[in-house]
Amino acid sequence: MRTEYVEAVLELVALIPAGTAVAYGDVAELLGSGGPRQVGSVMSHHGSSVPWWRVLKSSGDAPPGLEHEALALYLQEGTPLLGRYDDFLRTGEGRWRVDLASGRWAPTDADFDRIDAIAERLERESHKLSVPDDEMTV
DNA sequence: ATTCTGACTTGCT
DNA sequence: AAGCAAGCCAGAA
Repeated sequence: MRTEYVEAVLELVALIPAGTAVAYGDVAELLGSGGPRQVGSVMSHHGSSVPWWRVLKSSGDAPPGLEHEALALYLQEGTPLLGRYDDFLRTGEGRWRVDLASGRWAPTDADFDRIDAIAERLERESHKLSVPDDEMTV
């Protein structure tokens, strides 16, 4: 279903510039909500409408099953890669991954403004949920 | 309420 | 560098 969380994730992913990428966990952190698995879940079900290849495992590995397609896009966008992706292209063998150390998206101040806006909206919406009792003891 | 299941992470061989 | 075990977070059954 299309919850506020899903919307927030998709909006955020849409901000990631070509040639860069972030890990699922990064998205969750920027969003200030959920964890890597939540983001992964959202991408798996609703990712097709956004640049999904710019979100991947913290290791730099492309999402399972989409390696080939992702690689084509990385080469096309000039995303920094590691390993023998040339072998992968020819034989389908060979390990490679995105070099997140150098290719990780570094949001600009303007980006952070947008990110914060998204995070805040999400915060307000999910605010409707009840807070656990043990969290309220001062 | 409990158990299962992931486009996840991290730490330890 | 690669595989594995645990930890983690939420939604679904």
